[in-house]
Amino acid sequence: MQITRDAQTVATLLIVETEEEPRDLRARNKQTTRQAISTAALRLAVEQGPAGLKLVRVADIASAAGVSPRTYNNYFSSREEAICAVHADQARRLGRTLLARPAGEPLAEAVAASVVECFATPEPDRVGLAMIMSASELQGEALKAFTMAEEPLAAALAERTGAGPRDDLACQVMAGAIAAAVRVAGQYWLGTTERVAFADVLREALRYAVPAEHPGGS
Amino acid sequence: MQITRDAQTVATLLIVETEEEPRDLRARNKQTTRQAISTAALRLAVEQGPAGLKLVRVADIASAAGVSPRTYNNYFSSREEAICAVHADQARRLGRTLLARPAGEPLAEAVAASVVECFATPEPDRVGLAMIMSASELQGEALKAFTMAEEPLAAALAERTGAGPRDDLACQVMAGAIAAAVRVAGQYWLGTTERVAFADVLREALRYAVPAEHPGGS
DNA sequence: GCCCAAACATGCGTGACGCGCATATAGTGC
DNA sequence: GCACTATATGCGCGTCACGCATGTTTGGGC
Repeated sequence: MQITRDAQTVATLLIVETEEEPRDLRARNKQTTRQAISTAALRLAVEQGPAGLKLVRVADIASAAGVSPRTYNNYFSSREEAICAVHADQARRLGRTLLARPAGEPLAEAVAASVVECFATPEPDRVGLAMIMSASELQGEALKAFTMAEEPLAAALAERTGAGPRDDLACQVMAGAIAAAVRVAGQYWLGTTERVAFADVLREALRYAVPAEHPGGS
Repeated sequence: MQITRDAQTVATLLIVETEEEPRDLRARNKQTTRQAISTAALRLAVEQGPAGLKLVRVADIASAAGVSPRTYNNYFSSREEAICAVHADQARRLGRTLLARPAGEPLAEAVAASVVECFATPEPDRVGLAMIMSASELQGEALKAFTMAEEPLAAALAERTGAGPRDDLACQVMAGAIAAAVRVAGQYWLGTTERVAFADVLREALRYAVPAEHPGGS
């Protein structure tokens, strides 16, 4: 094996991706420290502002989270990943949330409700969001976070619409469009000075992303 | 000034972003070395495959491009950026290409033609594309590359549809949806074993991303 | 054709980071 | 309780991004 990615990191990612509410005490602790690290990273980043992002040292994040720098690196392999982890986890929930909507609900309505539930409940922190979406060093990781929503979302869309395997492409494109709408809505909302509810911007943006007819019915 | 980003790098980025065909010999040379570095980076990455990406050292890229490692760093601040630069430049052209389409053409047709012209002419290299889109280390930068198309694309959409400033959100969402469609089409095309033309996959994907009615007309 | 200022390429040094390896410790199944 | 496994941490190495200083090329005014 030439490139052996850190075994502990891999294990962490696998668990986080598959399980949501671990019964195991070990896994619970891991999720706790993971959240501690990511929230500490985000907090420190916000304190420094987008300009001084590079002043946030790994050692600072680790000590703020109460772990050793090496442990920090067992969970995240870059500052950017740690800072954006919160939003990545948020995005990952979208597919599941959509599946939990009542079955009879129209697709556009269900999607809008799920998105609002995942991203606008509660109203996101303007400063934190601005940090993540404006700092150029974080752009890549932020986009990865939004993109993580797409795969489960596409699966959920396929399930809901009863789309056959030949509609895979359609579902994936729609999932991508929805994720893009959420992202654009975020930027738009950050640019507004008036006190608009993020949920309203989201619904408006989604109007342009979700067609009236679903993949299975056209 | 606390964080002084490398002045030379900034100058490079500005020129590249604003000018497309520099008349100045200096700028021409810069673009040449820039392309030399990025193509060398992509070539070496392809040679090693997605697994051995980290074996591609900066020194290798620099020597393959015939420049010093320090010069490499004047143009790109990470391997990933260098590897994805080709596709980023490609994506940046999309807005301009759309504006060059005949004025009478229906929107969906014009968009499809522009996308095909930018991304499927000539048929992209399967291996190179697979490298960029599958290697997890490159995901962030690859997403940034696709996202770069959105801003000029949204402007071009607004111009073409005669959308007013109140339709900004709609145009941005549509641009995001188009970019997502291109990305998804790329993944889909890479997964196909049959020899399907990438252009066909693109057109199919765009059918789900571009609504029949444009923002200004709904 | 010549000279000068600006732009550019390169060398060197520094601070930080990612991560493999080894070890101490805490949680788990029997 | 005990053996076992997963996790936290310390240490060290190789690599990288980038500021600074310097040599080299380019373009323009005369």
